[in-house]
Amino acid sequence: MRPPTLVETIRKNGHKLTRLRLLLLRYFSEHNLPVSAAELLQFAETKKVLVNKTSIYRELEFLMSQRVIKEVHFGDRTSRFELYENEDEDHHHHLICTHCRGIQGVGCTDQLKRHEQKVYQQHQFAVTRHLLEFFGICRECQKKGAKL
Amino acid sequence: MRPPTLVETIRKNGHKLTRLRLLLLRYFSEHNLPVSAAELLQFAETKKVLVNKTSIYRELEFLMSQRVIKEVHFGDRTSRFELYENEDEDHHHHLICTHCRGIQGVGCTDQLKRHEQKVYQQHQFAVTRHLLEFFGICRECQKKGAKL
DNA sequence: CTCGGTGCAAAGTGTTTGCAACTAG
DNA sequence: CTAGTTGCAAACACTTTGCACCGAG
Repeated sequence: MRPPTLVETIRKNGHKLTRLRLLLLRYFSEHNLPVSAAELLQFAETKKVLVNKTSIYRELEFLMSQRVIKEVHFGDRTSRFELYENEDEDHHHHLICTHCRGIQGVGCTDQLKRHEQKVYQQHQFAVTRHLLEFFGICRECQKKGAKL
Repeated sequence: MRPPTLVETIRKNGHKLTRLRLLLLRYFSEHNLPVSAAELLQFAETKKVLVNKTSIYRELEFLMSQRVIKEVHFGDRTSRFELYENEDEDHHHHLICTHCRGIQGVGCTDQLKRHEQKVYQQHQFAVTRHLLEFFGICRECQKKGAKL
């Protein structure tokens, strides 16, 4: 009972496998970290695949509709996208280095889930989703002497 | 030893008190919740104060430089601003109702601070700042039968 | 052949900049 | 008077839309 591959997921729903779609699927299966549309456009260039930015945006929207990827925001008014994982099983956040702009994932803590329950008890506010990202200096940049 | 008023803070640094500045100071002292530039523009209109959006943006930037307000992000590529409070003493997050768009503040938990320490221990990533916002349905909307 | 996918140009949204005119102190 | 403020138009960055053409199945 292995889970269906990305390609199977697309095929199953009667969609075509075009060069752009294959390129993005390839990108996302190789890099499991948030990318922006601009970065994908660059990636396409390096792979000598001609694409219009409009198509990138449309493809990202499509992959989101198929639950292949999801959108994440780091508060800089640029949308980023990464592989979608079952919300409950692999919900995670990011460590964003403000020095080298590198990004790494970190799991969601039980503490945060407990906090959401407290929010409900105290405010009767039913949390459906949260946005949590950490900014700071990564290990490598600290070694290189980056200041806080 | 009461803290200086907003007006005193501005005056002290040799800046002028213009109608726009007074309008925004008034807005922020009356509403301690995040506002967008567009909402402030609307507010100015209702108060019959003529202003250009450019001035709003510039004034917001000015108030940030004076540490009167700070910027917050809710992941919708719009910047919002709210009164600045000493980071350590009154750091808080928001409960954003996805139904009525209402916003309320909630304090930052010790749990989150502990989590940041754990991040450092596990990844040697030095967190300087975090972004945490909760989305869901507020008490009122739940009473009115809004579905999750 | 057909419908889903694509390119291009243009529009849209939120924000920033350059510059001349204005005004609080 | 004069540095700090403002308005206006235009530029910007990122994203979306309309429409005609294209190509995977």
